[in-house]
Amino acid sequence: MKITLKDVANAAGMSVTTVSRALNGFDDVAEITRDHIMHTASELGYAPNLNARRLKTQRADAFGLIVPNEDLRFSDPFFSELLSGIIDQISEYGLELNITTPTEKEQYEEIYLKYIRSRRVDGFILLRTVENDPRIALLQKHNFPFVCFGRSGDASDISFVDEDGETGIRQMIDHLVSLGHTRIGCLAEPRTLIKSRQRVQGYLDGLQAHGLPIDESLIVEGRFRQKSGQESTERLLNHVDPPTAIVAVNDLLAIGAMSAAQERGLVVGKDISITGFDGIPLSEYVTPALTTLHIPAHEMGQQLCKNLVQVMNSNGQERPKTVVQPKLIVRNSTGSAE
Amino acid sequence: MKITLKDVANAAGMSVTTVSRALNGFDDVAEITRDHIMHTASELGYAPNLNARRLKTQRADAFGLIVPNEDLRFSDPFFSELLSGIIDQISEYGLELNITTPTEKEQYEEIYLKYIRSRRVDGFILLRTVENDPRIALLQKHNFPFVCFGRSGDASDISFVDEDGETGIRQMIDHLVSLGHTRIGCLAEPRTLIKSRQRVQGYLDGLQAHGLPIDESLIVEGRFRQKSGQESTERLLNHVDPPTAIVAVNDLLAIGAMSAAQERGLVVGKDISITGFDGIPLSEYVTPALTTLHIPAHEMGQQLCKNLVQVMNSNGQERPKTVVQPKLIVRNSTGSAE
DNA sequence: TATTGACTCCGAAACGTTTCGGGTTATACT
DNA sequence: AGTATAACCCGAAACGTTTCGGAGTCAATA
Repeated sequence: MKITLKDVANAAGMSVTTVSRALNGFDDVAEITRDHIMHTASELGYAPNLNARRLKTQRADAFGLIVPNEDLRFSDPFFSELLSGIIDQISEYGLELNITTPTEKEQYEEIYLKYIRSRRVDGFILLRTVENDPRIALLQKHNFPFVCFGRSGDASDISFVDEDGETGIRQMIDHLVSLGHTRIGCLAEPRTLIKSRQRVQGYLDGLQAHGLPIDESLIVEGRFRQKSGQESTERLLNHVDPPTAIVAVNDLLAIGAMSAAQERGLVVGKDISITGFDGIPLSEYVTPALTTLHIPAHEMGQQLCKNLVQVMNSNGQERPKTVVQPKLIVRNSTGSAE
Repeated sequence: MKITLKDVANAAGMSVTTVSRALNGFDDVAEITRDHIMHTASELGYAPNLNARRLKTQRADAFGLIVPNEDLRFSDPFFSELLSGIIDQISEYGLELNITTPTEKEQYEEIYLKYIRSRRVDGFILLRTVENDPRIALLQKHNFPFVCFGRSGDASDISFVDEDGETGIRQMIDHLVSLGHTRIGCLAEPRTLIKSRQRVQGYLDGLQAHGLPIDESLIVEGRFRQKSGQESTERLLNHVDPPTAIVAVNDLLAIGAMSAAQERGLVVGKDISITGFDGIPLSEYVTPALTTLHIPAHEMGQQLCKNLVQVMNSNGQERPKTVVQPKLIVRNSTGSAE
C-alpha cells in the first residue's frame, strides 16, 4: 500500500539513489531519466516518508509555538490574527507548525528542553516575552534558533518582531491633548510584560511632552481582557477627580472600559473618551467605534517566520529585527473634552 | 552532544534493547535496573528522537488540522476558542497538532493526500463541513481516521462533534415571539455550510411552530463577518415592511447588524431586537449586550480530540458522535416589540 | 593510443528507534 | 539429580530516507 523510494526505483528500473537524487533536484541525473522517474513517482502516488527523511537529515522542517498556559491566549483576536499570519507564511515555506501548551504539571522550561532534545522542531517562536525571560536564556544556552514577538530589554541581540508601542501611545496622547484632555487615565496590563511596559512608557512620555503632571493613581494595572478593563475603569470613575479620557493598552480592555462607562450612563466619545490598541476587527463595530492604534498582526506573524528562517539559514549569525509603527485610527470613541 | 539510546546504554552498562524497554515501561526488566536506567537517562538528559521512533513505529502521534484558505478562519473568536480546546486536549494526551493552510496554488484535496502519504499525522480534524464533502470521501476511501466539527448530512456514520443549532435557533424564535415579535428576519451564512443550513432550518421551524408566515425576502444570505452583517441588515431595514427582530446565525453577523441599526438611529433592544449565535466573549461587552446562544467552544475542541483518539484506538470501528445543546442567554439586545 | 574529464549512475552505510527471537541464569519442582 | 519455569537480558534486523565514495561510458584532448 505504502509507496517507498524502493518501489519507485523498481518501477522505474533505477537505483534508489538515483531516484532520490532525481526527486530532490540534483544535477547529476540525466534530464530524460529524471522525467521518467518523476513520472513513475507521481504515477504510483509516491510521497517521501517525512519521518525517515527527518531522521536522516536531522532537520524537522518545523517550528514550535508553545502557548503560555495563562489568561489571554487564544481568546484575544489579536493573537488569532498573528497566528493566522504565522501559519500562512509557514505553509508558504512548506514547513510545519507545532503548537502546544504546557499541561498542568509541566514546567515551562522542561517542555522547551523536551522539544529541543527530541528533535521535534528546529526553531521556536516566542510569545509574550518578559524581562529576563528564562526561555531566551535557555534557548541561547542551547544555541537553538528562535525569534521573539516583542523585544526583550535585557537580551538585546536577538531576532524579534515588535511594534513601536511607545511612539504609538505617544501619538494617542497627542490626539487626546489636541482634543483638550488634560486628565488622562491609563489601563495597563501586568507590567512584567515588556509590551505593556513599553506602552505605559509611551503614556508617561506623552504626558511629559505636553507638560502634564503624572498621577500614579490614574494608572491601573489589571489583566488582559474586557472584564479587567471594566473593573479598572470603575475604579477610575470613582476617583475623586476622575479622568476625562482613558487610554487602554489593548482593545479588549478598551471595550471593557466602554462598557463600564456606558453602564454609568456616560456617553463615550462625549462625556468620556476611550482609546484602544491593536486595531482588532471588532474595534470598528462596537458602538461608538473605537479610536485605536492599529498594528498589522497578520503581517507581523508572517514576519516572525521570515525572521526565524533567516536566523536558521545563517546558522544564528544573523538576527533580524523588525519594528513596525502603529497607525492611529480616529473613530468616535474620542471627542473633545467637556 | 545529542544523547541517544546507545549513550544511555553505555553509561548504564546495559544493552540498547533493555534501555529501550525499561524506558517504555515493559515488564521484562528488573525494577532495580529500570531505576538505574531511568536515573542515568535523566542524568544525561536523554529524550527519545521522535523521528526515529516515528519511522520505526509508523505512527506520528500527531493530528492534522488543515484550515480552509477562506474568509473567516482565525478572526472568528469562536474558532479561536475551539482551537484552544483542541490544543489543550492534544497537549494533555502528549500528542502534537499540525496546523497548515493550503497555499495559493495547492489543491485542497492534494494537501490531504500529501499528508496521508508522508505519514505526517495519523488523524485529521475537519472544520466547516459542507454537503458531499470531498474531504470526507477522500479520507474514507483511504481509510484514514478523522473527526468532523459539524456533522455531514450525507455521510452519516462518521465521528463528529456538533451543536444542535436547529433547536437552538428554535428557542431563540420562541424567545422573540414571547416578546411579541411576529416579523423576524434572518442573517445566514452561505448555505453550502451544513452548520448554516441547520440554523436556518431552526429559524424556519420556529416560525412554523408559531404559525408565522415564512417570507423568503427576510432571509439574507451573506458571508461570515461583521461587514456582511452590516450590509445584510441595511437591506433588511430598507425592506418595505422591515422586520422588528433579526436573528443572526453567528455573533459577528449580529454585531455587524447592531452597528447598522445604530447607524440609522435605531435603539437596539427597543426599536429593533437582534440576536446572535456562539456566545463569544465579546457578545457580553458590546452595547447593548447581545442576546445569543452560547456553545462551549473550548469543550467542543477538547471533545474533537477525544473522539478522534477513540476512532484511532478502535481502528475506525467506533465513531463517536457528540451533540451539545446551545444555551440561550438573554441580554439587552432583545426587547418587546413596539 | 592513452589520458582526461564530464556525465550518469549505483552500493552501502548511516540516522536512532523498536521488536522479534532467542539466550542465560537461578529457582522450583519431580 | 535432572528438568521445567520464570525472570531478566541481549543481538540484530528493520523502518525509509540521504549521501559518500566510487565506477562505468563516451567524447574530447594530448
